[in-house]
This record gives sequence, C-alpha cells and structure tokens, in this order.
Amino acid sequence: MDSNMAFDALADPVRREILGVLAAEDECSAGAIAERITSVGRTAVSTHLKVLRVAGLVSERRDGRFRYYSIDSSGPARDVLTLLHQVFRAGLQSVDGAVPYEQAQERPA
Amino acid sequence: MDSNMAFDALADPVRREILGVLAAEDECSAGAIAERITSVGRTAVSTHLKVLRVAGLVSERRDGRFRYYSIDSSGPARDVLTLLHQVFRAGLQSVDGAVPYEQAQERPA
DNA sequence: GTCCCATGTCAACGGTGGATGACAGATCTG
DNA sequence: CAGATCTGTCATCCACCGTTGACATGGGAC
Repeated sequence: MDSNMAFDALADPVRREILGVLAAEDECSAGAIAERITSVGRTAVSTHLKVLRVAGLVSERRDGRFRYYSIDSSGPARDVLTLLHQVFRAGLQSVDGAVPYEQAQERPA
Repeated sequence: MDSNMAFDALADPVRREILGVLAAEDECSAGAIAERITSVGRTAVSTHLKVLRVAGLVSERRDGRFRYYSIDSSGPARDVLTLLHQVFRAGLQSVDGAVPYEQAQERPA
C-alpha cells in the first residue's frame, strides 16, 4: 500500500503549503517555492520536496541547474482520495468532486 | 481552519485502520474496535479514538458503560476532501486556476 | 579553465507523538 | 452494598520527524 507515504506527506502543514503554491503556480523551481514559504528555510523546503516526490505527490523536471516541481495528481493522490471517499462516503453529497471524481479518473489529455 | 487536526489524525495507519473498521461496521464500541486492531493494545486504540474524535472525524454515543463510535463525514472530513480536490485538480480539469489556496489554510489565531 | 548560482545532502539537536502498564471513573449485576 | 466490566487518563519511555548550518554536487557565465 503506497498511500501510506502519501498520507504521511500530507500530514505536514509546510508540505501542504508547498502543494498549495504548486497548485496555484502549476510549475515552480525549488528556489521560487522556498521564497514563498517564509515559515522555514530553504533546506527544510528541499527536504519536504523530497518527501513529496518520494510519496509520488509531486513530479520533478530538471532543466539546467533548476529543478521544476509540479503537482502529480495521477499517482498516490488518487489512491488517497479514493480511500477517503470510501471511508467518508456517507455525507459527501455536497462536496465538490465527490461524484465527479470518477469522471476525473479519465485522463484529460 | 482546523483541518490541520484532521490531516494529522489521518496520518497514522492505526487510525486509518480504525476508520476502516468503522466504515465497515457503521457503529462500534471501543472494545469491539480494539478487538479488531491487533497491532496495538486497547490503551492505544482508546487514545487514537480520542484523537479522531477531537479532530471531528468520528462521533461518540454513550450508552451505559459502552461508548459507540461512528464515522462523522459532515465535519472536517469535508474540508479535507475539498482541500485535496483543490490541490490535485491540476491535471484533471484545471479550470478556475485562481482558487485561492489561502482560504482553506489555517489562520494564525 | 575559474567562479558563481541553484539545489541536494549530511550530522546534530530538540521537540513531538505513539505505545504501554497501572490506576481511576462509571455502570451494570447480584 | 460488593464485585465485575467497559473505558478513559496518567506517567513514562522510546523512537521518529522537522529544522538548521555547513558542505557537496552540478550546471551556467566569463
């Protein structure tokens, strides 16, 4: 079960903040991310990025001396959402994405 | 937002196992849950149940000397799902990309 | 080549969270 | 009432995680 690492990665507020930055910017270099995260230093951001990458929640693209990160919603993130929907299926009628998630499983190209 | 506690509660495998038991049984006493969780003792299960309850992921019903627990999908669980959908919407639909992640973030007191 | 920049990695420290056994409170039974 | 049951709480120990500064790596500029 690979979603264990994903849940663990999602548990840290700094890592969720990083995911928020990536969700807003689509793609970001490590330095650009670290500039927006003021609560911790660059080293911590780098470590968190590694955790997110190993967990399969973000993907990395190397270009010269830069490394660009972006959200990876096709891997363990899907397992996490599926698992949560299975557990909390009861009262989720009004949550955006609860039903459309099955549709989202198909690649939008 | 107090989805922080929910994410933290979801990070532990034992707690997710408890949620799985509750999702399958609908309602369960603390002792019945502890019987199905073999990895840790009864004390640990009780502590985990408290974490889940404080996080708002399960609700408690007291009946005599028993305490029955059940999934609560109407509270922070919804916030968690919403937040995850906002983050991992990239690559799925990616329509209104200007959804402010800060709205879902916790506010410093 | 040399120097600088972007980034990852290492060792160390401090804090936090989880597991356990012993104890306490509440409740039912006789 | 006494005794048994169900459960939560407390104190303790131990392990893991996060943060940091210093160092290493690798790619561009000159």
